[in-house]
Amino acid sequence: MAPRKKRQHQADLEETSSTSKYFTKMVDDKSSTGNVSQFDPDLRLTATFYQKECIDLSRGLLGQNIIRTFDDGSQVCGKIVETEAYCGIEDDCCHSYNSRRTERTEAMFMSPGTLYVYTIYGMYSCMNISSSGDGCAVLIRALEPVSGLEQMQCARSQKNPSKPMKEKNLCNGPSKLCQALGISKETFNKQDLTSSQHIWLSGGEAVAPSEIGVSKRINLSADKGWVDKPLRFFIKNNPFVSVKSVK
DNA sequence: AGAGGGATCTTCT
DNA sequence: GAAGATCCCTCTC
Repeated sequence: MAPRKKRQHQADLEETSSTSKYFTKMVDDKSSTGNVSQFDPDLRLTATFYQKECIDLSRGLLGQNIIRTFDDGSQVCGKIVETEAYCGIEDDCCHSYNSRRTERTEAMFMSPGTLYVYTIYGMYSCMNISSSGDGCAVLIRALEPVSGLEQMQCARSQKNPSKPMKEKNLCNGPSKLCQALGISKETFNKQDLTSSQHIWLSGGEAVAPSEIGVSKRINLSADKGWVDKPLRFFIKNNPFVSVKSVK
């Protein structure tokens, strides 16, 4: 690796420590308990303390940059523009619902900042960040490409290299962004976002509450109790969000 | 823009 | 044996 690149890498790592305070704080608060009633009128739900932490993380991650560094030293970067909160053992849309703790869901019960990456529909990956609370995690649903766009193009167009993907479509979906960033269950499940040398958060811009849109989550079974809860968060008017209007 | 179907296979019942 | 936190292509409006 060239010296210049190395310095940049270390600078980014130092920035990581500022964003990892989310996760450190959560670990410190592990002993806290209690319910939070109507913590946010807009959300129209009553959350436990840990569910609130998960929602706060979902909102706080908006605007943060994800840096992905490959073994050859190359980097790609994307800004988080859409997330969903999965609120653990009481959330019947969550994989850890009813304390379902299996090999697959184990990462959701690990310390805040742990990545939960799983395979869906046999051919795609989804990436979550574990939050405080039993089985709570945040699904990363969309990124705005920031740098390394050619490399993302390459990763996203492998099946059809002759047809370059539009920039808007590189990372506007949970599995698209995993493809663009080269993230799979095999390589990243249970990895620690706050200490990994291959993926970390780098200081982005905080998003003002007035700029955060809220809706129900995407593509959940209609017969579940939590299906309509307002647990999806996105940057308003950002063209890289995956779904424009939710029914 | 939105609807519908096929691809594809791990996880859990 | 069926479901599933998806994507992409095609068809229609």
